[in-house]
Amino acid sequence: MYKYKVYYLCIDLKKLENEYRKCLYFSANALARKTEKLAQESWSKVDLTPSHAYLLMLVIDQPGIQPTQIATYLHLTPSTVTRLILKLESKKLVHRTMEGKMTNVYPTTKGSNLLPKLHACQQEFFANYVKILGENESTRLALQMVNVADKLKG
Amino acid sequence: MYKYKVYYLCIDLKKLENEYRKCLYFSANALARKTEKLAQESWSKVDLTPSHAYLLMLVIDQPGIQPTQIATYLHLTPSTVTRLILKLESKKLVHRTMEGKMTNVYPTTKGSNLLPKLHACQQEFFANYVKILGENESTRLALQMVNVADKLKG
DNA sequence: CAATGATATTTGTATATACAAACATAACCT
DNA sequence: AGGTTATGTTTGTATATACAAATATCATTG
Repeated sequence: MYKYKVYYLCIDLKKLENEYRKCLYFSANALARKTEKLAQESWSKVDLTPSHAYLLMLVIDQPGIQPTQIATYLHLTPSTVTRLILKLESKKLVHRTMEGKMTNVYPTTKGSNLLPKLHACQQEFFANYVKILGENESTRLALQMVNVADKLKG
Repeated sequence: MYKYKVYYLCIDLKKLENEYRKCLYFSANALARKTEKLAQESWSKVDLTPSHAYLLMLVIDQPGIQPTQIATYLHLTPSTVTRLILKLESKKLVHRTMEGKMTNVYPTTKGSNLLPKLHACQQEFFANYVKILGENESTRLALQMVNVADKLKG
C-alpha cells in the first residue's frame, strides 16, 4: 500500500516537477548547489572553499586590492568579503593594511606560494565539468547565466 | 591618485573578470543569488522565503507527502527540508503526523487558504523576469540549467 | 524469528552569505 | 573652512543550507 502511494505521488509530481524546472529560481539554485559541491571537491586539496580560493587568486593577481573591488568582481557583498578575508588571514594567506578609510589586501608569501596549486585545482574543476558538458557548451552557458544575472541587477 | 589606481585595477581586472564569467561556479552562483533576491521580494508579501513558499505549495498539492519526496523534488537535502517544515509548522501553515518511520506533511486550513496568494506571488515573480528576459528565453535557460545540474549529479 | 542491513527522519554543528547598523574617513559645496 | 553627504569597511545578527551522526523503523535473509 505504501508503494502504491509513492508511485501515485510520482506520477502526479511529474507535472509539478516540470513546472519547477521551468522556474528560474529553482533551476539557478539547483545548478549553483551542484556546481558548488563539484568545486568544493576540487579545492578541498588546498583546504579552501571555492570562494576563499577565488578571493585569494584575485588578491595574488592584484596585490593591494580593496574589499569593495573584490566584492564587485566576485559578485559578493562587502561584508561577505570581510568575512572571507578574516578566514584567509587566520590561515596566514593574506594580510591587510589600513590607510584611512581604505583597506588594502595583500597576499603573504605563503599565499603566493600556493598559486600553482590553486591553478591546478581550478584546472581540475574545469576539466571535471568540461568532461561532462563539453567546452563550448560550458562556456556558452556560463556566459549566458552571468549575462542574465547582470540584466536582473536593476 | 586614488582614482588612477582604481582605474588601473579596472583595466587589469577586465581580463580576469572575463575568466570568471566563463567559470560555471561563478556564473551559477551569481545568477542564483540574483534570482533568489528577486524571488524573495515577490514572496515577502506572504512573509515567506521562496523555499518555504515552494515547499508549502508542494504540500498543498500533495497532502501527506514525505520529507524525502519533498527533498527530491525541491533539490534539497532531507535535513534542510526538516528545518523548513519546522518553520512552516511554527507559523501553523503545515503539520506533521508520524506513522512508523514515515512522516507525513499536511497543510493546515490556514496554509491551504494561502494558496491563491502564493500563486499570485509566483506569477509576479515570473512576470518580473519574463519582462526582462522574454518568456522563451527564460524557460529555455531554466530548463538548460536544470538539465546541466542533473548531468553533474554523478 | 532473530540479526543484519536498508531506509526515513531528525538533531547537532558548521558554513557561507546577506542586511542593517555602526564607524571612520574622504569628498563636496556653500 | 566647516558642515553635510557620500564612500569604504567592519560588526552584530539572522538565515538557508549541508554534512555527519543519532534514532527509529522497516525489510530481508539465514
